[in-house]
Amino acid sequence: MPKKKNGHFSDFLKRKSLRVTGERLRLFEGVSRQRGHFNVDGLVRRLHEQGLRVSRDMVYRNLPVLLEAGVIEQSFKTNRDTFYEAAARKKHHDHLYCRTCNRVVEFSDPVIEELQKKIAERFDFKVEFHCHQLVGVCKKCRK
Amino acid sequence: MPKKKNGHFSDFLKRKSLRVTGERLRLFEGVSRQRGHFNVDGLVRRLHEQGLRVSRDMVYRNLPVLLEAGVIEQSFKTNRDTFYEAAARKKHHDHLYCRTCNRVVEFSDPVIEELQKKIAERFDFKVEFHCHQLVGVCKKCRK
DNA sequence: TCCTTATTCAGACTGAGTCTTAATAAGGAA
DNA sequence: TTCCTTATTAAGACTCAGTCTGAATAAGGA
Ligand SMILES: [Mn+2]
Ligand SMILES: [Mn+2]
Ligand SMILES: [Zn+2]
Ligand SMILES: [Zn+2]
Repeated sequence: MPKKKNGHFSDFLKRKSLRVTGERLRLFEGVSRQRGHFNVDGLVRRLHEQGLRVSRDMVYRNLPVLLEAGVIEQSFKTNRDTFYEAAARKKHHDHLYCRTCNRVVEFSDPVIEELQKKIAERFDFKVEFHCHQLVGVCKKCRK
Repeated sequence: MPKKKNGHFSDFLKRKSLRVTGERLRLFEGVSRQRGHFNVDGLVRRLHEQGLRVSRDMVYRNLPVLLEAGVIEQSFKTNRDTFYEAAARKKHHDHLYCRTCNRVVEFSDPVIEELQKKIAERFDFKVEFHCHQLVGVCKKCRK
């Protein structure tokens, strides 16, 4: 029998003395499938459409778990929402956010990432995640 | 008669064809006085304590104006609130945020700022502000 | 001084995120 | 396997940051 895709997540839960529930495994699989950026309500809607029964509250309660397990990453925040994305699909990156059309452009810069690490070390700060977003108006919207 | 402190702000409003109202000038002066980080409700409360009558809604409506005029900067976001600070008092910087004790540490890195500019240029993106925060647990809270 | 219209105020509204409570089920002990 | 403890779940109420509406006010040009 091949190792299940949720094996790592299951192990993570056990290591943290969290219960390995069917709900959590289903959520893990549902979330891992998602492409692109999503907020919680959007995620719940998509999962329902895909025939997966999860409650809004259950997702909120398990966000810290998914984040710490590295299943999802926080992407960016608008005035209203926090957006996430599945982490397995692509490597870490940050965001340019157009406040006019709400479109998002991704960038990644290893030098910035390295400098961030140094800063955290200098202040003896254990960074769990960072949010680096440049907000403004994109090329198209300035025309 | 000496030039008023609000001269620059007043000019800014005229340049933008926005009306120079007593409310706006009072808000400008009230905000400029503030030290440290504040969210909107906290700001309104502080201003009321200082005898300045401003409505919550009026502050929200004028946030974009104060931001664009460079009177305030967005500092960081928590799950609930957006925090700002008066920009005149100190030069631009970014933040480390401890999610345990809610304390904030400031850092600034000219190399990162420069790299950000390059990234924005590469995508032909007009950046109005950026939010760069490292979230985690501070030294004290890990003891 | 008058008129147009941006701005203000009060208060209602929206919805992301949290909390409460009772029902359920994971997982350890026997 | 069976039982027991307790973490987890679902439903839905709740909080409050941020937005919107409509009537009253005042900036500023004619
Ligand atoms: Mn992304
Ligand atoms: Mn600061
Ligand atoms: Zn755009
Ligand atoms: Zn701390």
